[in-house]
Formats: sequence, C-alpha cells, structure tokens
Amino acid sequence: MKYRISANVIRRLPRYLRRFELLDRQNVEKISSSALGERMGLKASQIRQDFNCFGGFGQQGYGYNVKQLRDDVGGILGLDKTLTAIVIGAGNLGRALIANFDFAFCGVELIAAFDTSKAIAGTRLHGTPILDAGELNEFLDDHHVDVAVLTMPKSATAGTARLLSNHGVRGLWNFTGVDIDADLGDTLVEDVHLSDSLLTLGYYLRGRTEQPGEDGDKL
Amino acid sequence: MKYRISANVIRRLPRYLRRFELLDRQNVEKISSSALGERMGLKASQIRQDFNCFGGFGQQGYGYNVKQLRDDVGGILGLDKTLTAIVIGAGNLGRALIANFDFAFCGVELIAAFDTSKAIAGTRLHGTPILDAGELNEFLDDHHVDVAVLTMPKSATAGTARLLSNHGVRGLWNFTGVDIDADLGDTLVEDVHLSDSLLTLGYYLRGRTEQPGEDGDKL
DNA sequence: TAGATTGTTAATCGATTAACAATC
DNA sequence: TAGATTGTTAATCGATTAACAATC
Repeated sequence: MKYRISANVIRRLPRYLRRFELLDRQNVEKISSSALGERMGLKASQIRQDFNCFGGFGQQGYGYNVKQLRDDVGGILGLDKTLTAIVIGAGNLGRALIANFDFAFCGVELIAAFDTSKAIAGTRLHGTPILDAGELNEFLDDHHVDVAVLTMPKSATAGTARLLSNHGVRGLWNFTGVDIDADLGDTLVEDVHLSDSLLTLGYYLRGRTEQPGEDGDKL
Repeated sequence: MKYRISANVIRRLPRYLRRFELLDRQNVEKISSSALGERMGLKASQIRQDFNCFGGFGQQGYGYNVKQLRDDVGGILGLDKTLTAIVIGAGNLGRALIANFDFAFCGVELIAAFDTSKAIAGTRLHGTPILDAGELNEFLDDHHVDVAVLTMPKSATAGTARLLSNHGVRGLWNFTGVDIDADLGDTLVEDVHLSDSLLTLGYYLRGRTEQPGEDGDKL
C-alpha cells in the first residue's frame, strides 16, 4: 500500500479494467499474473507491483479472480460514484461521442449537450437533450456538472474553459487540440490530442525504426 | 546523437511541434530551453536532452530559432513524406474525422472512406469520396494505402484489421476500443482508447489526490 | 504435503535532472 | 570581452524487473 500512486500506474488501470471485462465475457474465472502479462504485453512482476499499490487482490497459489479484480479496479477508479457531464459543441465529433461513446462504462452520466446552432436546439440525440449555448450559464447554475467535454471550435476554447471553471466544473475533457494554458484553479484538463497519436504512428511507419515499447497504445 | 530514441522522446515530439507552431503564430522568433520549459511544464535540461537525441538544433548563447526548430521537428516526424490514408466506417466518428481532423498537419492525405451503408456510397464529404465497403478489396489492390483509420463497429474490427494487413496496409489508427491482439506481421497499431482518457480524468477528479505529473495530457 | 503463485524486497535499468565546460 | 545559453557528461531519481520467502 504505497503512499502516492504514480501516474504510470494510474494510466494502466483502465487497460486492466478493459482486459478484465474481456476475460469475464470469455468466462475466464481466474488468471495468474504471468498469464495476464502474456496477454497484455506486460511483465508478471509489474502487474503484481501495480496491484500491490492498492493492497493486492490475489490469492497465493491460485492467482486473481477475474470478476473480483474487475470490481476492485473499478472501485479504485471510482466507478461507483457517477460523475455528471455535458458536451459543449454538437458538431460531428460531439454527436459521435453522444451517440457512440460509452459514458456509463466510465462511470459518467451525460446530462446535456450545448450548441450555438438554433436549428438543433431542443432536439435530442441518443436520449441526450441538445440545448442552445445561450442557456449554458443558467444550466450550470441549476445543475451540478463534474465534467465538460469540449468538442467546439478552437476559437471558443479558452473563453469557454474559463467560464466552465468559474462555474465550478472541475474537469475538462478537451478535444479541441488547443492547449489550455491559463490557470484554471483546481479544474483539471485532460487533453485528447488526436494529432499526437497519428504523428507518432506516422513516425514509426516512416522510419525503419522498429515498433514502440509494448503494444503501442497510450491513449 | 543517440543510437535508439526512446518512445518517451518520440511521444513528446508532436507536443514540441504544436508548441513551435503556436510560438511562430505569435511571432516569437527565438526561445531558450528554459523559457520553453516554463511554457510547456518541462525542465530545460530535458528539452535540451530531447533535442540532442537528434543532434541538437540550438545556438549557444542564443537559444533556438522557432521556425527552424519547427521544421526540424517536422522533419524528424517525417512530415515531408506524405502518407496516404483511408477511413473505414463513415459513422459519426468517421465523419467527424473526415470533416474536422487536420490530416495534412500530420503529413497524411486522406484518399477515401468506406462504409457499408449503400445510402451514402458515392457521395463526398469534405472532398473525400465515400465508397461502398464492398469495393475495399479492389481499392486496396489499386491504390497504395499506408494507414487505415478504424472507426467502424467493434464487431468488424478483428476481421477488417487482418484484411487490411494482408493487403499491405502498414498502420492502423484504431478508434474502435477493441484491442487488436492478433499478430499482424509488421502492421503497426496505434490505439486511441478514449475511455482510458476519461477514466483517468475521473480518477483524479474523484480522489482528493492531487493532479498528475505535468499538464495531464498524453493522448 | 507439494505445487503454484502471490506479496514484497532487492537489483537493474532507464529516464529525468543537475552541473558545467564549450561556444556563440 | 562578458553574458547567455547550449551540448553533454555525471548524479539522481523513479520505474521496471528479478528473486524469493510467505502462504494458499
């Protein structure tokens, strides 16, 4: 039970979670750290170290129970506490996330989306109400919003980020590609830089250089 | 000039590139490693180390020339050699990428998209022709395709990945959320696991734990 | 009990940071 | 020249891996 968990370990947790979900769907009941390591491209000892940051969930001489491990990792990630989220910008990307992304899997409830287009205001998409951007302020005063998903044009990013932060939104999931430099107090920003991902792939494709370390993911 | 560049360094290159683009737009002509470090949340010595992997681009007593550095980093990433790409699956996400993502910035030319829906086959989106999925095989035989962007349903992922790999597509940019376990020879897979990103943000939001290391990005 | 596999400590490896001589 | 700032080597730090005793 370590005092402070490193970011490296935290960023591996979702991967473990996905893997356990998969194993469970495949009706695998138990798995050893070495078998898991083989499937995930990790060393068995690293897996044991990782789990030990949180106390260790295994049984000596047996291995890890898949269902239990899935629940435990889910618990560490806090999936029991649902967070509320809104989407800012219902263009293609916003709509793609609203319609296809599994927010529930991440312990997040999507409660509304906002867009400047009057044409779509008042409609619903996949159960989520699309509201006029003009109503955002009022909405934030009336509802508790933990996370805002930023899928609007680059130009609106800085201002909107500040507005959201000022209204108590503590997490920004930022797809705009614009780095939010300004100090937003205790509001956290998780940047999704798709271009970084494609550029990295391109680097490895162009060079004769061989593949990256493990299985090349890393959201 | 190091023999082999670590994946950590490679994954920082796109961030440098973005930053230099920004500095250039702000008409900043030169910058020192310490000033750059301050803006990017990196230590000056790390920046100098990173650039030295490729020979070092600075001038002692002066700093780094922004335009030149941007071009140099672009060169390392291979932006001069354009790669060709196709999108598989023109649903919301596929369309969002086709219409909004800056492929050119990444040195990639999008030449076609494929979808099973006969309704949209033959149309164009943002200049990109949308073709019927049935024509994929023939298309691959007739065109050189470096990268396939996977934005189709999960169920089709494994089979399509194999097909693409067999037809010589060497890079898969995978948005399906499905891990492609199968061995695809020398085809590289870059996974974009959006759920990992949101789960990580959620972890930090829920816990009293403080923020991640730096500025919390990491595609 | 014997075998398996964890939890955990110790050893290794690599990445980041600091320091400083080289040089513009 | 004096000042600034890099390139690069050395020191530190942290993360991964190996090893093994504990225990199911």
